[in-house]
Amino acid sequence: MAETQNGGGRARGARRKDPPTLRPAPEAPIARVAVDIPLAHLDRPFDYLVPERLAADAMPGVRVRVRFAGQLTDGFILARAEASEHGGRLSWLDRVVSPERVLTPEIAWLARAVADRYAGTLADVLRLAVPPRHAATEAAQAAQAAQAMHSTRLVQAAETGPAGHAASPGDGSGQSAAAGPPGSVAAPDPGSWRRYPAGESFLAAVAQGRPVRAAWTALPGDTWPEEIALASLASLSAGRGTLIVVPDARDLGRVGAALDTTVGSAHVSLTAELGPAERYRRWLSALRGEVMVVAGTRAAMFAPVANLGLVVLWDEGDDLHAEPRAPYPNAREVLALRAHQAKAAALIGGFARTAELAQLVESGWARSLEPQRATIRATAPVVRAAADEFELARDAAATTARLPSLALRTVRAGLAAGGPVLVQVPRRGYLVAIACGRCRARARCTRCGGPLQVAAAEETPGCGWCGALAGDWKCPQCDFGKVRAITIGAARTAEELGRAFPGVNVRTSGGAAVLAAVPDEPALVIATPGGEPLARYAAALLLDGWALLARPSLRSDEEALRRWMNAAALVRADGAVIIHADAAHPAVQALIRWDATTFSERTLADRIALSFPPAVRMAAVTGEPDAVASLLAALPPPPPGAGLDILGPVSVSEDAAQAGRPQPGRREARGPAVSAGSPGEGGDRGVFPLVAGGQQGGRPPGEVQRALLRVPRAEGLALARALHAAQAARSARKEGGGVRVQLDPAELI
DNA sequence: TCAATCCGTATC
DNA sequence: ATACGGATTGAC
Repeated sequence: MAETQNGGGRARGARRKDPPTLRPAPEAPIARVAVDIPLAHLDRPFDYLVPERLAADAMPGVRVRVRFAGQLTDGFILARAEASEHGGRLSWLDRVVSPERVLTPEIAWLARAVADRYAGTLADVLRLAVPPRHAATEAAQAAQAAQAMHSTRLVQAAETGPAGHAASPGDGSGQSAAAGPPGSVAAPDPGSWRRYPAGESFLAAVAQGRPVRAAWTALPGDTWPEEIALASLASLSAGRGTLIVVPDARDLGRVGAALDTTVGSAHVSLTAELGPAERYRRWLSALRGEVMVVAGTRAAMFAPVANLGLVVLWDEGDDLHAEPRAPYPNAREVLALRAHQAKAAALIGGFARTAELAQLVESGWARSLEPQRATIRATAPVVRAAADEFELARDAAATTARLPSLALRTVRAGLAAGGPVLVQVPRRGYLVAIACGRCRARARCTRCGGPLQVAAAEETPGCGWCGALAGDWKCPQCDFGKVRAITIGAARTAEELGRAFPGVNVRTSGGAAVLAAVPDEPALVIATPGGEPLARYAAALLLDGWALLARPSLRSDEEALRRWMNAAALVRADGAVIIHADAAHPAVQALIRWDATTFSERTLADRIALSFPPAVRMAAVTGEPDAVASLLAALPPPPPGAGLDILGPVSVSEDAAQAGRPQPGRREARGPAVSAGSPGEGGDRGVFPLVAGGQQGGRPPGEVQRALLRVPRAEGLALARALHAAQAARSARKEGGGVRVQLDPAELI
């Protein structure tokens, strides 16, 4: 040890820049540092000497700068120690960036667990978990906290009762008042939780600080934000914090409003839209325990919450809960890990339910928290298929017409009842897909093979991928020059309905222009899934349901049901919902019966029969053929009986390869993409651009292959470990070529 | 025999 | 990435 410090260092010390006066800290002179290097073979802590002058600031959790392989690099101190295991010479800590201990032990543990679970590196997860520092905000907050110690603390505490009022509505942006001392909040009245048989006991358990875990199937309507807020208050009454994750900014607004009236200024909302300063300010107020309830979109799943007692995930099936950056963790998994570790309660659900959540129930990890049939009948609107047997007897065209007679009658009745009528259309745009008017071959771009579309009435068809116009299109099969519509988008639907109901206000919502809400008056509201404005709708039409069901995805059924339920839940209990899809389809039946729970159990049974997730654990390895092959070759041999199954590699479809193209600069995308209404933009989501080792743009995408690795659930961690080892071997050998390793890939087909 | 250069490997 | 050590090469 002595040899490695000033003694042996002196001769070479002259050559190094280390001033000879540098002395190690008298206590625990070793700092164990997680260095911000995303290479798999460097995914472990490195030891540094703490110079005396940094001894006080270099505490576990602080950001530091260290010299690593000759370069100054960012890192976090994980721990201080008396001695190092490292045989060689140690470098000195260069700088403590800020004494703020931003990486709490809980989050450090969580980040490690997430990295292990997803075959990723700690550095990658820490970049998702700890927001970039904003120095000015940190300083201002520190000054304010110091002042609060003297003057405002009592005042703020007094303002912070259950009935406390936030400084500004919808965001809890108030000057971060403290939560009252533990126990100062009374356990809440169960309120609308009484409508669930297990609701009161769940709330009581949370109020007692017991780690109950519920798979929640929420009743339709707009009470769910309140119910989440009540659960937060129950947790608060146990002196514990709550973390709430919702898919998008609109849902966050609703939860924020409910929290404003329920827990008052003891909460903050976190979204990417806030901007770095405000975001960091709120994040710090959670870190410092000034607020006990944190609500946010996906990135908030890593937020430090003091004395975490409850995690909540709303609309657990939304694909916005899947982080698109490596190692691609899903909020459901992360929150489940967190609840487990923190011995916190969990409330995971939505109107619909995924097979993954059904699996958590089946394994005994969570208990189902669902309403009784009678309550559902009293709360949910009546749902009918546009072409059910009664309607077929009446309207022969019910199956073929896009707006069959029942749909039009329902719209008319809804408008007459005085409320807005919601029309859900899966795709935005005008004519999203067109075909030859004679032979019905799909019309494609002659330049790139992309789908031809029509952007607005009377416009020339253009390519949906490359934008080339196709004014003189002729069918390559039969030389016919006219096209017909295959898939009609929201814009054209609005036009058609406007003609069918002259004089009625028609509004559209979706894509980049999402309406937050519409008033309670007659209007037609055309929306893409996920972009439905809040309202008390008198009726809803769910058009082109077949298109959702026909998506080439393992999850198409469950995703269709989720989108329908999310729209239908906005309809008044005495309203009507018409679903335009095959009435015999199980997902349509589940909507008509309003029974997502049974449907999720059935989906899980199907997946078990097929050996698909979540019955098994899968990993996808995607990239250039050579890179995929070399990664597979680098896999350590599985122990006998591990049950590893390698499918492929096979070439990824050209659609998938194409879909990755029009997305430049993905590395720059900071924070969670809360792009409003993004679930609406068509069936080909879930395909991602490949990491091309730091190259940007211009390079034509070569062939892309994918292999799937499948193991029994119990072997999931072993699979992740093996994939991590294979990546470590590759990165140590500096083998280039982008390979993406993704556990539980969202899209398997 | 020694310096210049190459290559592989560790990065504290 | 860069920096270092050991091996290799080539000139004296």
